[in-house]
Amino acid sequence: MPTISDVAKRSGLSKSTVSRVLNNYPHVSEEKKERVQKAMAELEYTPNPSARKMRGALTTTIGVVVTRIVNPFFSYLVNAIEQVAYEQGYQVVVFQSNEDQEKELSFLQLMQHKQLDGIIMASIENDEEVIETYLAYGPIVFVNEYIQHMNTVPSVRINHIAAAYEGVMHLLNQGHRRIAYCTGGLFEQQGQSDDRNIGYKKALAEKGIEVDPQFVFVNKHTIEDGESVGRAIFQMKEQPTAVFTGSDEVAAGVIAAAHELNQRVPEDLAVVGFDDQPIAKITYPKLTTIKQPVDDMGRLAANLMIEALNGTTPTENETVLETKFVERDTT
Amino acid sequence: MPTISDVAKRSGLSKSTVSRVLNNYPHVSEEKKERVQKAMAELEYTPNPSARKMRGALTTTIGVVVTRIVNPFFSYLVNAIEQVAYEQGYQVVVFQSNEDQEKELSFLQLMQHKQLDGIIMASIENDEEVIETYLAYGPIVFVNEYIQHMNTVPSVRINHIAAAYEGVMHLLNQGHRRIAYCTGGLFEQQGQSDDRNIGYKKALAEKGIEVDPQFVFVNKHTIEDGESVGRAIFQMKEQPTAVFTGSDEVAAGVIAAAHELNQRVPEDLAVVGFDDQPIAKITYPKLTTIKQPVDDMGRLAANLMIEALNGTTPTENETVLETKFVERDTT
DNA sequence: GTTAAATTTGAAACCGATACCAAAAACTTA
DNA sequence: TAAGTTTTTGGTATCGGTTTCAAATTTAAC
Repeated sequence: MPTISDVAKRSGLSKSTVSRVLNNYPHVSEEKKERVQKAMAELEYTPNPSARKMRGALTTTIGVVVTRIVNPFFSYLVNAIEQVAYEQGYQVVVFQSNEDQEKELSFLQLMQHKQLDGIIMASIENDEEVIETYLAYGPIVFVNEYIQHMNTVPSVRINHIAAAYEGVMHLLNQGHRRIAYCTGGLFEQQGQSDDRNIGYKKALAEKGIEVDPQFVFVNKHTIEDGESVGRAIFQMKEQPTAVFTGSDEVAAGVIAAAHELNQRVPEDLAVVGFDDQPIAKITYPKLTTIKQPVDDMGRLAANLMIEALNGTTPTENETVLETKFVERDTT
Repeated sequence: MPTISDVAKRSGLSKSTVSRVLNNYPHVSEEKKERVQKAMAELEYTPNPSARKMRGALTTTIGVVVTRIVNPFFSYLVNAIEQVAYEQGYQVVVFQSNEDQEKELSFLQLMQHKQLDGIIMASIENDEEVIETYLAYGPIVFVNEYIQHMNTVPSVRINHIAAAYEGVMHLLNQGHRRIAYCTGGLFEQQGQSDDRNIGYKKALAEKGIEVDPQFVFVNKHTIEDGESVGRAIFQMKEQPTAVFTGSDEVAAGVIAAAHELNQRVPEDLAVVGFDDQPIAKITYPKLTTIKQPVDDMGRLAANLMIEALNGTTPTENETVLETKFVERDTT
């Protein structure tokens, strides 16, 4: 690999001059500039990023942390972030935390040594205090998840409480009284899923209905999870007549279980999904769900990050995007 | 950020000794070792990766190139690779090429300056000669895709010809004679999809059937693509009675289009998918498809890469894994 | 009790870039 | 034409590690 010294030698100039050409500094005569460029071309020279980072240069690399990339919500989110970043000359590297605190921490640490200029967190495993520590090394942006009352980190999210409330209220208004509930997280806990839990509870409460713990399924993420939830529901003596799920995947699994057990959707069980991913249009019947503006979320988060990297103070500290209830055929 | 010099100062020793402790070199007395470790802990010291790379150290980072991460086949593949790599102490960074040659090239270049130890390519946009150039900078492993007769790069793949042949032959044996065909690539071209094309043509040829260009759909990837293919098929005067698709996504889209147009699957149109992703179990009817051992592919590719990085000559240069025809309800 | 060998330690060079500073060259102005 | 600016260029220190080499110390061997 040729180095800057090789280019200097070949062009008969000094490293300093080559560096100036490389970084488009003023005060380089047109003649020498061309000589340098010629030498660089001939040697197929490319600057060594590690050496640059040593001098504190930006890496133009943004990290994105998600729990699992196989979750379509995250892969679409990453895709949107990547699009914007690429346009602005930034690289994106994706990290899967697998919900592991340690792993997440090791990603945050990459900022310390400028391997990453900034980090967009689409999932949060560590505490507020821990994350705050790393703000010293570069900007952090929350997307999808957030930490309540933490206003040192800009966030892009939806109103999970309202979204869940709307979904459950729709079912209630249709006359359902026994409504099961699936979440990717826990039922009694802080954070995102907590917000959806609140929406669920609030809707039920307004109709004077108590939460039946038997109807609550926690830590459900995948199609398989949804199938097992469906099977569990259909073998209860007193079955729920509807289920509000945490994702389209889980919902699709529930529907598949219904087919298997010869149960009708929505007659025997109404189903509401979450996300409005492409999959929502290929279940049969088509899935009623809550549309998250995943592309907008990704784009906004990326823009917030790039603004922060450019030293602009963020326009908005907390952006809450609208969800949309999409009624199809499962309710 | 504390540096190695800070640790040296605090422990009253030299940088060299600290470096030796850091890298587990022999010939460091137990006493000094402890002093260094104590100082490192107190300062919360972490070594600067850029500085290390400058001296040619490995980065323990593996790059994976895919076309689009939102394609579940790729996200599952990446997931499997990541698992193995993480166990072995390697980081994985994922790149989306979006089928852009330039972009792919810029990833390959990262190896030149040891930003990446090696690259696993799950998609290939550049020519053999170009890729060969980068072998000088680190190992490359092909997975899923490959380049024929290129034995300088180990590859993990399936037999696309046989897989497509088996799927199409299944339809032929059921009596279908007008069989449509979807591919993610082109119909007349080199590479992966070309292999599937060969299998399709071969099966038809054996039954003495000519390819009807009208029945061939190219560059189809998504559920939406599948829906449009379905709509196109159902409005033909002389419709195909079956369709062999390039992915479960496309197949699911075709099935969705059938529902929309009140056509029955498989009675009016039989459908065969490819991949056997989770989505194959939630279409209605459940999708007949060809199972790719995506986890095995990812794991094997990762292991090949790690072997190569450890200097071991690869056990196998070309690993061809078995696919499995999974008959469900759409045929 | 020497001498040889092995272990332990530190000083200094080095990796490849950037940044500061001073010297040289070119250009203004009086 | 001399003095003062401005532009252009190169030398050298620096970032934070690793590596080489030699010196100092300890251990082993005779």
